[in-house]
Amino acid sequence: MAVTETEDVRRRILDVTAELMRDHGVAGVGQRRVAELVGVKAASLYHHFGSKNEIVEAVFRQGIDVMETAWDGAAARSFPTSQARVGAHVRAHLSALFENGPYTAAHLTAFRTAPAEVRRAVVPMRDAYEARWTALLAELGEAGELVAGTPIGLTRLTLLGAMNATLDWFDPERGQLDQLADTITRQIWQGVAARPGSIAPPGPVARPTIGAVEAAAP
Amino acid sequence: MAVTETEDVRRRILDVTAELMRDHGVAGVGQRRVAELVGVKAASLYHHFGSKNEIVEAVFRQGIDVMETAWDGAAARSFPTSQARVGAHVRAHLSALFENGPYTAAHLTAFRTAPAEVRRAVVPMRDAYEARWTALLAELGEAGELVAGTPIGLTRLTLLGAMNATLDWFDPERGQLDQLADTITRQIWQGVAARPGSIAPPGPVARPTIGAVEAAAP
DNA sequence: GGTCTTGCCTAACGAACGTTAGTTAGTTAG
DNA sequence: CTAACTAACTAACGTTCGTTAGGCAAGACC
Repeated sequence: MAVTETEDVRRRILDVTAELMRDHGVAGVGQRRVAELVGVKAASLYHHFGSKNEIVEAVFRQGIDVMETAWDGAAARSFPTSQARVGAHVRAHLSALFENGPYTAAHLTAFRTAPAEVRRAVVPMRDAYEARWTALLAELGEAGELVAGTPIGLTRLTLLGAMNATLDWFDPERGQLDQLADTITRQIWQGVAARPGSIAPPGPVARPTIGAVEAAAP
Repeated sequence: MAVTETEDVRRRILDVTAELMRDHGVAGVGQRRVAELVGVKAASLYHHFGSKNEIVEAVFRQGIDVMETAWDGAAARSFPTSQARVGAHVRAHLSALFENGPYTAAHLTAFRTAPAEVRRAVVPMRDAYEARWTALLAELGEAGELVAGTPIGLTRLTLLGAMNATLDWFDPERGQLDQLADTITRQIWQGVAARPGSIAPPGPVARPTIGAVEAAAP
């Protein structure tokens, strides 16, 4: 019980910090504010962590952990087509963004606002996750499944950019992540341009919006 | 001369604030820091602006202005194909991000960290810029140039997401924006998947990277 | 039963925060 | 020549920042 409650306070410190980071950036997070939301005094945070930067770094690391766990879930399955395989990883990434706490969202939106020292410590973990995408795309490229002429790195950056942008407008309360993942995958995989003789994709016509747009990014 | 110098200080306050916002979020911008970089004392900022929020809002507005000006430059031209037309607007958007000061970059990265009051005041301008993309895509859709079944809004969000993500990795010192715009446009327009009988796109094979990746986003 | 450890507390430190008041030097207008 | 205005200044307000020192109650261990 005692140990459980201790772990609980520590976890709630991270939860609250991640949420505030996601909405206000690292500098917008105050220790007194965090403590108040956790239900504790500000000085008590230093019983669990050595400094604010340590908390921030822990949030970033957990954000990566969530993404890697989601990735592993998709990688364990097998798929009839490469598009389905990529789609599963897109769905997993979106799951990390919206279905497993604020950590991944906090990482992606607040990383640039963190002190250089914290960023430097976290970069290797970011690179490792990024490398998973690069490896997947390289494998598809070598199998002749990708259009030639574009470096893998740019394909990865475009795909991740399109996915991460959903943080600015997708409302997980109202939206359907499966459908969103399918749409993004199809847009990147097949493109948005009509082709001679092309027909509408199978399945019901998509609804006007997949998730309410709260404040869409230009 | 006197008037020019006054305008200059005001403009430099915005320049410096935009740069700090882009790198540290709104809460990470201190008035004393801004004043120091401008070469003035903190209290003097209040001769030019009524409050910090007023400066922040001015930066956001200018970020939109830069985007709209860039858009107008592309809209004034005519194009042989729809892809070229979209590509010109992509190039214009990237120009706003990298070639016209830190305002657009500051807007896109720091908007979510701003006080709700400031955000509320700026949203209409964001919507107006967004509506230009919506109108362009709707026109293409009505002309049968877009694949059916995906709402225009999602196409816009994916495209803008891919473009705005470049802020996290593209280095304008080393990169070639024309080539980057072409690649992003082609990826979204035609997709990244190889197609039966498809061939590599015309022109020289793209170099391994278009801009050095400083800290690529997962 | 006494000692140690854990988990929180109160109190306070110096620094930085946004902002205001009041002043001064230089320019412009009548 | 004087009055008004401009654009900066110094000094300070009260608040919040991250952080540290030291105390106190409760359970664990010998």
